[in-house]
Amino acid sequence: MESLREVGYRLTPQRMLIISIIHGAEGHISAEAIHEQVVQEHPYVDISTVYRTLQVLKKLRLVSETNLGGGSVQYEISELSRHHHLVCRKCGSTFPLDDELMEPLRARLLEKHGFQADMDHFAIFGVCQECVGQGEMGAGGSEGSAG
Amino acid sequence: MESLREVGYRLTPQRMLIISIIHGAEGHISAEAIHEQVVQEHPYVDISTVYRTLQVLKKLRLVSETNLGGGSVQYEISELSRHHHLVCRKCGSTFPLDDELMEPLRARLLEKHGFQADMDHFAIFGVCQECVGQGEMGAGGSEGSAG
DNA sequence: ATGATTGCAAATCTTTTGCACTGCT
DNA sequence: AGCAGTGCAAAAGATTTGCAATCAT
Repeated sequence: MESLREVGYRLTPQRMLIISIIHGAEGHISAEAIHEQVVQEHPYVDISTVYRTLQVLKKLRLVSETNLGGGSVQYEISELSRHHHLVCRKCGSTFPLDDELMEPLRARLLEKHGFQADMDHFAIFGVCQECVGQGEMGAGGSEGSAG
Repeated sequence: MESLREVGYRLTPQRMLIISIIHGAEGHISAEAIHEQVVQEHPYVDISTVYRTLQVLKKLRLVSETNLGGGSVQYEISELSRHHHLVCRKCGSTFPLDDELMEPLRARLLEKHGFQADMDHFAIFGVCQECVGQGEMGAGGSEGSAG
């Protein structure tokens, strides 16, 4: 929280509130959901302030941003345990995925391409165990994102 | 191309044109860019038709969809060689990544979680070789908005 | 004091949708 | 002929921006 000030940004009540809400959220939370909670304590805070704060936090890499395919982007405090998500394109459920599984890939990217992959918060689309073997259903699309 | 008809969809000139444009594009192309090209040959085709066609093609998994963090989503014919992208959040360049590197991860997801990962067309954000070690760049610079 | 930050309103941008008409099968 | 598919216009939804007022430093 103090990191903001250390880098020259001002620590406003709005920013403190927004940060604590993202922190308090279990896992990810959308900009709109953040705003809803902010307004409960501080009715005149605009959603643009939420977005602007998120931009700052992203730039400082204090929060990670992930597109889970649900229309809006999800945010999460970066310090929290690194993990990723399996997103089922049939039933829409998401499953947490430990970072450990990504480690070999991360290592090989660095080794073979000199590429420092962020992969703080990955979304992997596919079909989950339960839906495998069940007929046709909804839309598809594979997409990766990291924050 | 005929796959559409085989599954019961109609093969209209608009769809043929759209498919051939995606096919002809080197790598990925956005909905808007598709529409721009479509209009050159067929001025009255609406962008909604492009989006609707893309939805069909996605559902049939004939095209893959990827968010490279540039505001709009990118599309690509799925039949083409499976590959992924490294996206540098400093300089913005993207580098192709052979699917081979993803195979171990895909295998482990299936084995440990029963999850059939699509991973047709992944985007991995991070810092590329050239930008690593250049220290922090200036303040207001470009920001790799992952998504 | 002063410039970063905010609230408000309105704009932007991408994508979706309702509806009457058209044209593929 | 019948209905999937289209063009048009307008809506929807997420995110951004201009501007004057405000407030952290």
